[in-house]
Amino acid sequence: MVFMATMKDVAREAGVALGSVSRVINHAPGVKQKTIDKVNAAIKKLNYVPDEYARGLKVKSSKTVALILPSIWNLFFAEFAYYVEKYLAEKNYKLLLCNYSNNPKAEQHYIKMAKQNKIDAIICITYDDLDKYFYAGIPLVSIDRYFEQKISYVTSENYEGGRLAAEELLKHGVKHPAFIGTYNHNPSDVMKRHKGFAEYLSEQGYEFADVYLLEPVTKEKEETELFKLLDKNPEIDGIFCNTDSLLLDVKNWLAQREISVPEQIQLIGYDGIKPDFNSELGISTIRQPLPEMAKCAVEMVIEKVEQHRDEQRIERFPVSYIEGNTTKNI
Amino acid sequence: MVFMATMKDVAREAGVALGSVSRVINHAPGVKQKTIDKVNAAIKKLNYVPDEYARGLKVKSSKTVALILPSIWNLFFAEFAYYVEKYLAEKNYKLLLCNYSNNPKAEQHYIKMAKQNKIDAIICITYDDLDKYFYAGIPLVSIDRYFEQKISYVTSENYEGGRLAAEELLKHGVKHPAFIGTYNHNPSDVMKRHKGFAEYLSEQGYEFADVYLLEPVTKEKEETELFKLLDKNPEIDGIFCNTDSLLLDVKNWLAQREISVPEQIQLIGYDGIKPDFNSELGISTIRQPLPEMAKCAVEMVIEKVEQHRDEQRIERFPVSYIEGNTTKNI
DNA sequence: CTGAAAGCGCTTACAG
DNA sequence: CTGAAAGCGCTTACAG
Repeated sequence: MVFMATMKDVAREAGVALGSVSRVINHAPGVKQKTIDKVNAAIKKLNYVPDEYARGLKVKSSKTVALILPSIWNLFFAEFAYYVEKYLAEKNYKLLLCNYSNNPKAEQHYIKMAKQNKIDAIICITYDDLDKYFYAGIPLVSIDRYFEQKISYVTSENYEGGRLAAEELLKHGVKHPAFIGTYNHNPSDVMKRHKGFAEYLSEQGYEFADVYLLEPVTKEKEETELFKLLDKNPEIDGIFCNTDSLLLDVKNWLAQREISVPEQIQLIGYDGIKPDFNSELGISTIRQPLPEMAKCAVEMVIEKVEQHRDEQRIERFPVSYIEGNTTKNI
Repeated sequence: MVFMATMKDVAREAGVALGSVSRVINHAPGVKQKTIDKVNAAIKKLNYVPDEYARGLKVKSSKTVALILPSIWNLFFAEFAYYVEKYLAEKNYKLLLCNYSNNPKAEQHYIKMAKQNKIDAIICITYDDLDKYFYAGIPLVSIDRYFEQKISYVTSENYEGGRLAAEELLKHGVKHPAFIGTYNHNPSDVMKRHKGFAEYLSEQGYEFADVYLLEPVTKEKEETELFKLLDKNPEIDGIFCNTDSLLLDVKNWLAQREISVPEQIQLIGYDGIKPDFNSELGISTIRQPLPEMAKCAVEMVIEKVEQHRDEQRIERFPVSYIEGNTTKNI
């Protein structure tokens, strides 16, 4: 490692005391301009960078937030993480990445890690119990979750999204709609997709076939259940998939049985995942405004950290329908 | 924040000196078993977790590696990052995520951040100049890169992969192959895909149409060039795309012009991206063994950190062809 | 407005 | 084998 100047070196070079250097670095009020200039000159000359670990030890903060999610290997989470890192960086925070599903005893592990590393806050997407993080006293913002406890979260208009999916399916000529998706033991805002879908159809006088499975569930199970449903209801001509990931799987399963999409069965997903900034997967889906949601999550969490606000805050973002090639042209 | 016991509390509780607590925590040799037991009991009782920042200040290490890449929002990078985090966690290292393309003056920024935060090492995927990281004295492992300097990297058998793509295209009945892709100013191992592709075809007595563009390049440019090529060579019936991301775009562009894949034009990509553990995108591609590559990168980088090895090491992993629906059944 | 000093929670020679 | 002590590089009352 190369020589690294310390604050002491800067103080000596500038001919001032240690405290003054610290004050100019932290933009403390009431420092003479001349002192500021001397210190800044010395900093430049010595190529000084403050040591975050020494600072962290003193002020008990690390300027980092942990992003805890099932797996970064997922386009929805990856896009979200991309924007979270972006907005955190703008606020001078760092992002520690934690893949939840990597870790056998994850909760334990990450709580310990958070304490150990002075993690300032957590942004987290998980459908397990989060009480422990909460009780550990670390500010936390969740995605999509609905809690008994007063945890803040950001989510999309899941109910409206469900309705929209139903509406679009009908608009595209579907006569026998179906739903496929999973849900968790803990109540989650995501469940409203199902509710909105069901209610819209019922209002329009439609019935629908339903595969709604409790997690944890394997892909094999999902596939089996889907085909059971299809065998029982061969007239099905449109399916709303809970998430785009699931839509991708459903599309593959149907292809294996040589059922063509969208000719025989039309598909609408939820999330609006994209492989890149301006690339498209080409699927029909209900898009969540991920950049805005990430920005909001970052703002909420930083507000909690810096202003010690701990009321529950819930932000819900509007969704929109994106036409792709898994529905028919109309 | 909840009360947090310090090492001093543990020492008092256990009735030993501070140093002894430190020794048992760090598994220093030559501590009496009885002392170990007393200390461990106190740790348990007080629910003590060591403070990484105090430790880091002392030993000048943070047990974290920065992963620097263009953007986590990309299935190839996301899968890679997933495994990197996994293997780092197993070795008790943490992952700081840095999206390169977020940041205007990224190099500057991340070097400063690395120094500031005692980053132990960097794993990095970038096609810009890395000299600066290197000169900053921080151990670094790169992906895919070929450097003048002695930087270690892991990559796949790009040359063989290029040959394999050509071979598979011909095997699937393609008579008029083409290539599309981009390259960077700095030499990179990735360029061998093009070379392997070209050489195999030439050996087999084939010509091929070529769109090989120097980065930075926009998607619009890629699309325009592709259609220029197709207009000039309407007989093209198979294209090797440099990366799977590009294949996805090409597929969309062809669809817009109502050129059917694989009936009119067959497509083979490179990378083997998947949306999830056991999901598939269904494209035909040359798969890189990402989990193994990530594991190797982690091992290389930790070896550099812990054993202060700084020789250049290059690891090259074999690739395989995956049959999808962008090539014809044979 | 700025010095001098204490202290954050660890690790690690140095004695013994 | 283990105490006592110095010190890592900062921040922040406290004087002046």
